[in-house]
Amino acid sequence: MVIKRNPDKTREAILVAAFEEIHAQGFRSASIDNILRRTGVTKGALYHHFPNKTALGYAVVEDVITPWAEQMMADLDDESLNPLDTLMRIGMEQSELDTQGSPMLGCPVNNLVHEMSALDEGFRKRLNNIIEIWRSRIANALKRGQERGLVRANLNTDHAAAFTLAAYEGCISMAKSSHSTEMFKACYMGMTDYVNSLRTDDPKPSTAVA
Amino acid sequence: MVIKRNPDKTREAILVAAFEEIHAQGFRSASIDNILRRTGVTKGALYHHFPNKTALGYAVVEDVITPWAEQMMADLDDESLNPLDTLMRIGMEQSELDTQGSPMLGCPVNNLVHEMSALDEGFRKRLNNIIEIWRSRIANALKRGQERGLVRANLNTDHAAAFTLAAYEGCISMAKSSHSTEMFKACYMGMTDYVNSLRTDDPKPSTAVA
DNA sequence: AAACACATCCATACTAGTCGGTATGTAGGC
DNA sequence: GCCTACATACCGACTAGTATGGATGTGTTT
Repeated sequence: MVIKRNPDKTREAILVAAFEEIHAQGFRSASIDNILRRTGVTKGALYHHFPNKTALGYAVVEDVITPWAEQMMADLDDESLNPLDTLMRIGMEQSELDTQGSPMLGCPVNNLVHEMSALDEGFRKRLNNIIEIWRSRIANALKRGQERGLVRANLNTDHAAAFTLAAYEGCISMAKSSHSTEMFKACYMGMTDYVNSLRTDDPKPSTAVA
Repeated sequence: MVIKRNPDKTREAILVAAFEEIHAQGFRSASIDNILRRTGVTKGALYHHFPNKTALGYAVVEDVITPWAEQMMADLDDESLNPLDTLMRIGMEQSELDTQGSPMLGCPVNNLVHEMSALDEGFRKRLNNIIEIWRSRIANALKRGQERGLVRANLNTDHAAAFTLAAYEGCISMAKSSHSTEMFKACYMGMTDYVNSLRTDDPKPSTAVA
């Protein structure tokens, strides 16, 4: 017996396809008809679940991108690791994940920020919420790193967290423009220097993981 | 005698209006009809000067954005200044320039990179050309700073230049998402720490290198 | 347990408006 | 005279969104 109706699954399928379309094309250039083609869902179904395109875009940010963004920084809460090492590893993993797809699509959050933040408050707030999650997660990790003697005591962790996040997004932008990992690597080497400059002078290797 | 024809002026007016429209809306959402409305030029005139929208976009990058981008970094060649000071000043000036307009539109280069680099090689190459101009200008300034004993001798200037540029673009992205100068200031404080860590006479002994 | 009411879920066909682009005509300037 | 520099009117394609109808699932009543 074929399950003919499954509204949750339908909604989920629309959200995933919409995310992919938006990630590839941007929000305004994302085509509803394309999303329908990707899913096989009809227009009636889509407009049953979402009142309009903007609401769909908001839902993508809230229900797809935000969970992904939160999960991305999860390892920063692992107290057995040096947060500075974790920070570098997260950046590296994400960039590798991104370059696996043939066209370098970049960070979905930053892409939408550039396209929509100046045009639509609803997008701006939702995206800024993600940025703030990231920033505070990093800031907390740095602060705990200070308490554990891993991070320079005289560092302003709030400033450093904001800057680190900005720098990371910037590195991805550079990779997008150069269309090669080479530029990203150069940026990332510079970033490594920076992150290393946040370490205490004589770090105790007690936290090293075998 | 009224000059009824002035093709150069017409072309220039189209380019300026197109730049503004693209800066505000992005390239694909930029409307030809809007550009015509801004200028009073008719569609026949526009398509006389430019074969299609893409060519117009390329011309905007080449004839409007590139000269602006080159002029922006001009002070880095001034040998009477400390390149690290100049670097910070350029960033500050540009951000103030940007925040004067009510909506924070961000860097036109980075905006277009995010929108078009993954979709159109013609845009990507032209934009990457600008990025490369910036990057090499910064790298050269850092190298000359090393020769003058102003910049840490053991610094890889290529990596640092790429990273500095990335970080700066990232700071603007953060400002766009937060819609306030506050976040930008936090980022910029972090950036100041970083740039200062490149100096030889480091006031913070903790960043001294072994 | 059967039948009915009713809201949910989805499908199809259509619309008004905007898009980039073109065909054609015409007026200015050397 | 003739090419350049425009102006006007128009076109097909595509856009988000809607109107309408039907199928399905569920709760209620008898």
